[in-house]
Amino acid sequence: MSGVRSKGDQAETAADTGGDRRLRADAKRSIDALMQAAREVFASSGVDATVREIAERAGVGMGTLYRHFPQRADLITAVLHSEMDACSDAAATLAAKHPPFEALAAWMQRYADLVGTKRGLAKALNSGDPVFEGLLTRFEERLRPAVRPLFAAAIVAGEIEPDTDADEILCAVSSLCMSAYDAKPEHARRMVALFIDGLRRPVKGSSSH
Amino acid sequence: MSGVRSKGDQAETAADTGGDRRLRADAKRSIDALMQAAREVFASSGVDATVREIAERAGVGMGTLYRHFPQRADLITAVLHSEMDACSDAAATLAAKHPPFEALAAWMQRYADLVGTKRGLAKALNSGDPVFEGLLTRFEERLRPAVRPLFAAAIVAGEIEPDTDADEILCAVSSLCMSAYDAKPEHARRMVALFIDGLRRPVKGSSSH
DNA sequence: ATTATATACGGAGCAATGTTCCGTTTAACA
DNA sequence: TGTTAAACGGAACATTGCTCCGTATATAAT
Repeated sequence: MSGVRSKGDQAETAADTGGDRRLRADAKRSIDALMQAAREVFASSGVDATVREIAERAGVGMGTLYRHFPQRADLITAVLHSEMDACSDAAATLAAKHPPFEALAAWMQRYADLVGTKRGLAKALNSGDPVFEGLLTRFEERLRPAVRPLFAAAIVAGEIEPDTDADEILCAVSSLCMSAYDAKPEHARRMVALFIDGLRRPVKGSSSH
Repeated sequence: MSGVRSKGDQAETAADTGGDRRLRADAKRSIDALMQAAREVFASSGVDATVREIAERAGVGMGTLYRHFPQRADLITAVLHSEMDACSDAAATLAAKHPPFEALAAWMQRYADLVGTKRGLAKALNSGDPVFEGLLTRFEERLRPAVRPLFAAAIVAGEIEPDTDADEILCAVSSLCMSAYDAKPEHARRMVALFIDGLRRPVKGSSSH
């Protein structure tokens, strides 16, 4: 009955500080290794993977793991946050490298992958543990602003219908993956591609077909 | 990694046999004690209660517990089934003892209690464990037929609107309790009472205000 | 009533897992 | 180079679901 665990405690939770708060070099190395290992292990074995497996894969001891992530759940949220950030950042990168529609389509695939992965995690997230509260909300809040420009650009370029609702698409894609990604990632990706392609509008002048 | 656990296995799961399959007297006593204890413990400590706590409260050893309920989950489902049955049976009992509308209202309170309790359990149920699959469906399938007569009687007696949709009401009441019951059972019960009372139609002849 | 035996009981013990403790190592800085 | 606070590793602890097996007993045939 260790019931008395207040929401935030104080124990740092490593990766949330931004990562550069006067960390000793070896500490940073450990944290990076742990998060990478966790990402991989969660992806392959699901969220029920044991802390030992993660520590071993990261090549660190239990003490090190718990020094940076006082609770198992902290590792999970840290990984999620990091993947959310990566996915958000990808929007800008893709927008810079590709034509509007291609950027949008590519980002949607990335989003699909994220949701698919997250779904693997989500099971444990929804387990009622208050540690995870607000994660999903933040999930949406962080991503939504990141995509908007992609849609805007595609609309301005006249490549998709002007009244396309970004939120609606996001929602559709995520629910598309939610159910299907686990069993057949390939299938899910194809569905998403198909779906996104359906948004496309023939650029003026070139009559396809 | 005992991953290979097929759906039904064969291990009896005690209470599902109806309870009278040539059980030795002490066995029946143990099963009853265990289910009662589980009911109480789940109600007070939630579904995360340990098997030890249940065994102790029931006054039996671990071996006995596992003899009748090969898995922890079996105890949970057994308790749920039993409570579903009790709630269903209550419909007929109440119908026999009270005027149509009162019977309906009383049963709804009972249903509210069940859902409230079940919600405490539901958290674990939704944890993805396939052992629990179909429990919720059976939940609805068992209850729905039980209520229908209550509504029918109340309609025939002219005490509620004839076009009242039983399923809709059931659904409304359960969602009413889902969210509120945990924190304030009293509040939930009052809400349900209010809601059900809203169905009432003045009996012909007596103009109430 | 006695006895035989299939059935049930109890609880110590096992294995897995999250978490803590503490002696040892090392990066950082004077 | 020496000092020291920070970080490391991993054995050990606590909890939990579950198993094993020696003991007790309800049941029924004699």
